Amino acid sequence: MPAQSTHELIVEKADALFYEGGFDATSFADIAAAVGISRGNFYHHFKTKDDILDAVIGRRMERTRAMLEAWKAEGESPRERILSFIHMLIANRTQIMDFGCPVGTLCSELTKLDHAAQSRATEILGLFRDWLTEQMRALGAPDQAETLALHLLSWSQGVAVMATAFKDEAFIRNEVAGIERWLSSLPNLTHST
Amino acid sequence: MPAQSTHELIVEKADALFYEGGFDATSFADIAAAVGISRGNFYHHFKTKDDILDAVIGRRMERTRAMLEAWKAEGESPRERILSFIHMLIANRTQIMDFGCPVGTLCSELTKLDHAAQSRATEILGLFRDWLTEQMRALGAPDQAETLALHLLSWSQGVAVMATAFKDEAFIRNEVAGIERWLSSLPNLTHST
DNA sequence: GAATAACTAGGACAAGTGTCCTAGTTTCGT
DNA sequence: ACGAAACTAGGACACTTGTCCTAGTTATTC
Repeated sequence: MPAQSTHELIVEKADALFYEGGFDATSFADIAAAVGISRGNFYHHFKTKDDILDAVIGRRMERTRAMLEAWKAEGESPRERILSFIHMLIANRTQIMDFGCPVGTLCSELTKLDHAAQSRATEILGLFRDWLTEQMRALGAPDQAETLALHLLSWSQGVAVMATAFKDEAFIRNEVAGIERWLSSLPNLTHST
Repeated sequence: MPAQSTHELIVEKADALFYEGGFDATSFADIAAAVGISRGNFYHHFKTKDDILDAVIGRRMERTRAMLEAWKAEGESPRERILSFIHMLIANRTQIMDFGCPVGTLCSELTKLDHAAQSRATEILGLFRDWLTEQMRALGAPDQAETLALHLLSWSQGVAVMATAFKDEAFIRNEVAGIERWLSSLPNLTHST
């Protein structure tokens, strides 16, 4: 692995800081301190703060795409692949209880700030939606696939918000168990109605 | 109705601005402009910005309590009362698509800011949780009442986040219909297992 | 009606913001 | 080895931030 470029390091540190403290509340000074460079030097790498946000969103999209691809390779069946998505809530439970879902909270913040990048941030959620739709379709529910995908995505967003508010790990585990039961019952639901 | 005091007017305007633009991004100048008073005059009414936040949270708690009480008086059965909660998503759909859930987004923001008032904001969610728990208990599910209440609250939070991100009114209506079906199926679930 | 309190506008204050410039230093292609 | 490009630190810039002071005005109380 080659030495990380300053450019990449800035995006990486900004990514973490935006997640932990929010985009608006994170200043150039914060990022510069985290990277270990001078504040003025920033201009050479990024003209504006929005450029950093763009880069961070791009990084998140790329990593999300890679993660979804990996789940495709690992999971034997669509059901197992969907379980990989669900288990993110368990694997990242500590961070979720501290800072919420990285994607959901960013979308919410950018919406309130009326920021132009809001649509790009939503595209990350769109990646999950489309991937889950694909898996649902493979599961044998072609007509309701997107509806089911949006429902599952919504479910996980709700769990993240509640977990952040109440700092309740048992709640996360309980809801994840509920999602798993729901997933198991899906074929039945497909046949009914 | 007596003329609204300046104090109350400040809290009211700050409440709306915090909801629409977020707490951190809303400045004293913004609130002063909305109220129509000078910026410096603020100090006489509120010593710090955190004091305004405290007042706003207090106002929201009071109004939430009143709303929940009203739903108790209006709804004949616990099921109808829970439906009042659910239909908030429909009634406030426009604002939710623009700014999300007032409570959920505030909790998320204050958590990221590591703000001392985060626990007080969570108390508002706690009001909903306790009220829903009470209704669930009355519905005939005493042992799982709080679990069901948290699940419903989580569900609505997820819908709010997704609706904000995708600006999709059809999704809201679809999920609300799903919640209604879930609510109808509840007694059966109580008897099983 | 005088004294006290409540309220107001305007501005000062230091600190922090995003942005941008200048002047050096290092690295790299040739 | 040399010129160009990449990179760096430090600081200036205009502006906004939350906070606080002063000096007036209005309202209330006895």
